[in-house]
Amino acid sequence: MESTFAIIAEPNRRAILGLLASSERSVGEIEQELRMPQTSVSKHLRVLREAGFVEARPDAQRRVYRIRPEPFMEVDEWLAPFRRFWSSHVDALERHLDRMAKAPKNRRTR
Amino acid sequence: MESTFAIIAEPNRRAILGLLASSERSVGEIEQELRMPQTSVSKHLRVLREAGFVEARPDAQRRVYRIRPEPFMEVDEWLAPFRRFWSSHVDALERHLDRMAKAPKNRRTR
DNA sequence: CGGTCATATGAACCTAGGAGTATATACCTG
DNA sequence: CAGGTATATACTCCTAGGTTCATATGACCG
Repeated sequence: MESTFAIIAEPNRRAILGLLASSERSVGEIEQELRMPQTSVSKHLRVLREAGFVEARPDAQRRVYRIRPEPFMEVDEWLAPFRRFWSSHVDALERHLDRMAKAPKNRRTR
Repeated sequence: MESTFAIIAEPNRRAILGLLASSERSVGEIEQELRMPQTSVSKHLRVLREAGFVEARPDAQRRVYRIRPEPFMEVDEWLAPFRRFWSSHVDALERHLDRMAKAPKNRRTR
């Protein structure tokens, strides 16, 4: 069940990745910035590490984590077949028309 | 837990989306092509529909499902900050500088 | 109408995995 | 060496959500 997608389904893990996107950080820094228990941070980092999202570099007693690109690329590739549904500017128009069409009618179940 | 990412964490749902990427399909068609129980297909479609990944068009007693772009765009946007880690080699420099900035003092490697 | 397709919904069950607590490991400093 | 700091791991508990089985809803056709 260790799919790339399952990994990023977890909000705290996405938060961690979000931090690391701007710059590498130690466990303690992540802990403080996200105000989440250290043990939780460590566990999420482990999952992220084993899935290849991040890698750790030891700095004395610290571990400094940083992003690795591969799993993100995988998500990007998964997205490819769906890009045709919005990537061209034809779709901007389409979306516009869609929105117009929605006012009179109603859509969706909930 | 209704995040876009939680939705696509489920392998069967990704399979359904994969089918719909090429063309719209009825529930029965999905059921056959994926060889998965109808009730399961219906439930996954419900989740996908409520999250905006697909929409249904009634065709007599059938429901024909097709892709909607918005949630995919959301994933694409989430990916944006991470693109610099692989999209060009300019970013290799950027990453390097980033690392330097984080370590003004003595650094040790082992 | 009655039957039968096509799809949706409900309920019970089961498992994965996140959270919390406690503790282990490793490294630094005095 | 002792004591503190930084991070990892083990264990238990708990809940979200996927699967299955049974049935409901609704549209078509004879």
